[in-house]
Amino acid sequence: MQQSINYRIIFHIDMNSFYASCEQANNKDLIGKPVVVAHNDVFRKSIILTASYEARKYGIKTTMMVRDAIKLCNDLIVIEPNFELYQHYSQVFFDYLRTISNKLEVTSIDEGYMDLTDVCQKVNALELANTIQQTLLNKYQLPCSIGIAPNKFLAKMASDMKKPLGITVLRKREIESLLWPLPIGSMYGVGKKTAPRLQEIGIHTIGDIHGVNHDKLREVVGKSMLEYLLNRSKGIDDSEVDYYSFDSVSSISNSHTFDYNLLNVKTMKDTLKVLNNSVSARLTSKNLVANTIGIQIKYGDFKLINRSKGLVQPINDSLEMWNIVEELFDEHYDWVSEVRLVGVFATRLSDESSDLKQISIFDDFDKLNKEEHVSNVLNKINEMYKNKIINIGINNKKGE
DNA sequence: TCTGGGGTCCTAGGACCC
DNA sequence: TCTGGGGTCCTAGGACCC
Repeated sequence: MQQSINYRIIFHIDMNSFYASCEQANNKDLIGKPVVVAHNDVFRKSIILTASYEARKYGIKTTMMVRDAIKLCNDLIVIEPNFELYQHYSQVFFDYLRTISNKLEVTSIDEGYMDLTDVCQKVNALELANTIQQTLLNKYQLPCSIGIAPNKFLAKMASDMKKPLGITVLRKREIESLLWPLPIGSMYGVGKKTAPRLQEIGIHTIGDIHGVNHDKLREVVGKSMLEYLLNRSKGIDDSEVDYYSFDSVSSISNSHTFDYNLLNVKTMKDTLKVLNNSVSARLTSKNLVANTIGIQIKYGDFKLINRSKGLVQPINDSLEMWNIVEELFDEHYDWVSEVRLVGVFATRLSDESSDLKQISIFDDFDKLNKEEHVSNVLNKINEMYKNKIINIGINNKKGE
């Protein structure tokens, strides 16, 4: 869209081993020690959510099983996750960043982009990055890595280059020397499935993308991924730092993996009910209603199915939601296979107040003549605008 | 390395409408 | 009336990210 941008200065700020750092910040006795955050579950082989850098020195990584990690490090400290604590520190972190600039896009609990083009007219970018990093470390005991580049993709790649406590500048002219030698799997957007397929056609590094026939590449990854790979590998990314993105959620879900694979339908349904109540409560607390309600079932063989139902009237009430969840389960569970996980999700979310008003437009239709009706509708639309309701669909049953 | 939980975005196919 | 093509909406599944 924005072709006129000459250059921008984008920071990507990424907290280092965030959950473990929060635990260390919260309890000084843990500083300098090998700490991992994981559900300490005796029955199921629990996996590590985050490992401190001290733990990583032993070869311990995220998603490794706790059992295996303890074999690598006898003194390993395993801490039960405390998401409220992480949310708290996340807030502290982003509140601090907003004192630098409000052009902040929060992309997850522990990372975000900032467009600091304006700020860096007065301050040197590298010095600013240094200040941010030192402040977060000294004031809050939170280490981070920062990438500085002319766009989001390069900033993200840059912040990954040096961890922990790195500051990396990636300029356009350094793309060939710094970006191209990296393995293709380390490219943001290329994951476990795509990387091997690219390697099969001779793409092992990001730079290799250009040596390969584009038609062949399109066959392997499809049209839009082809475009993505070609652009990003050349360092092209015009997407803007979207500082409203975190206000809008597009789905809410909760799922649970059982200690053992189950055949007991009552347990499955009891669990679904708990998850359903949680999703309902989260919707309600955000004043959101869902236009689609769905369930997930993961079978013992890891086959995952999603089944959902679109609604005429959006809801967030737990009882109404439960009726749909149970109906979907009864209809789609195969009734013979073991189940590993069940989940409930709500998508196509909208604002509660806007939906209450949307249905009221044609209420008085029969009682009014055409002129009255038109003025009635206009008044209601006006009212909606005043209430900042932006998604308006106008349709009567005949499509008039 | 026998594999959690919360999200986002993209695509393919079917239904439906004109 | 047995037959085209395009657009849009919905559902299911897949890939990716932290």
